[in-house]
Amino acid sequence: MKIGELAKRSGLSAHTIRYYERIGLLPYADRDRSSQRDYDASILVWIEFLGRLKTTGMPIREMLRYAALRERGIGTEAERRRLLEQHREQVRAHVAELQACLLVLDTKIAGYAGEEQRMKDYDATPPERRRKPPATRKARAR
Amino acid sequence: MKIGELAKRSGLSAHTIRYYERIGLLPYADRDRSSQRDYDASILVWIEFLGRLKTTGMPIREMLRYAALRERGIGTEAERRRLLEQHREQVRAHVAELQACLLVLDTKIAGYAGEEQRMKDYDATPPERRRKPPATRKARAR
DNA sequence: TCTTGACTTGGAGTGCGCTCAAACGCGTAG
DNA sequence: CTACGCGTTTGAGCGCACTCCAAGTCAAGA
Repeated sequence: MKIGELAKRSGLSAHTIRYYERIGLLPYADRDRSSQRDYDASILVWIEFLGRLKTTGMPIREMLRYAALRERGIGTEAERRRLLEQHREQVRAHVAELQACLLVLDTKIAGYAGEEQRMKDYDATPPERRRKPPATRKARAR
Repeated sequence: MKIGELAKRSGLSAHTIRYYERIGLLPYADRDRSSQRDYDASILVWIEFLGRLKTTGMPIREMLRYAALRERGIGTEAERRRLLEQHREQVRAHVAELQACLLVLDTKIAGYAGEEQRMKDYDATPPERRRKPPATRKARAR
């Protein structure tokens, strides 16, 4: 598989794939006789995993540490595991934080919604109960 | 309250506070006679809310849109609400994505843990059942 | 009075993660 | 044969969100 094909399949741009190889996130790819990168489909699994690390906010610096351990192969499992466990905790903490923020957001939105509702109620008040509506209705302060 | 005090209380650096004012995230602060910023405590509420938007991944560009609406005051509630609702959906989607990634991470970690366990089991195999342990035990391939 | 330290400004610099440009090589279709 | 399209490299550029620097002002304490 050439780089364009891999780009399509992985969702990364060819630019980014070369960049990742340059910095060591992707292993140095075998080249064909005209020095074009030739990929094995198995690289997709690794790229997908990198994507998950990225999605969960792992900086490239740390992905590099993981990638280096992976390159070294056997004997690095314990450290890789520690790295992932640490990261998992960070992600969990972040998710909890996001959920707390969501509650605040909900409250804020409910506030705007309530306000809108009150305005609608006011506008919808039947005429017989609005004998003397003010000529120019002042909007209420926030 | 001067900028140093606000920095301490808000968790932002004085640098960042000035930067936020420059770009319009914070309203232009009143200055005392020696042109030093003098803040009212109420700004803290706004900074805190900005922090939540930031934590949830809202880019400054969009915070600026919200801040501008807020500055304009009344009549912008509906749009502010829409903005927040949109953002909330994005955050929810992101949280869901993170949770999916967490599952993958769990699986991966469990894989490493299982491997370790198998090695421990092997090492812990009682001597009577390991009559001829290989002199140099080859590690298993990944 | 002098020093200290917190503040002021505009503009430059930083770190991250890409993203692109320039100039070129290769191989297959027309 | 030639054009086309995909590939190669090094190195520069970009957008974001700060972060810091230089050079200066000001007020309060020893």
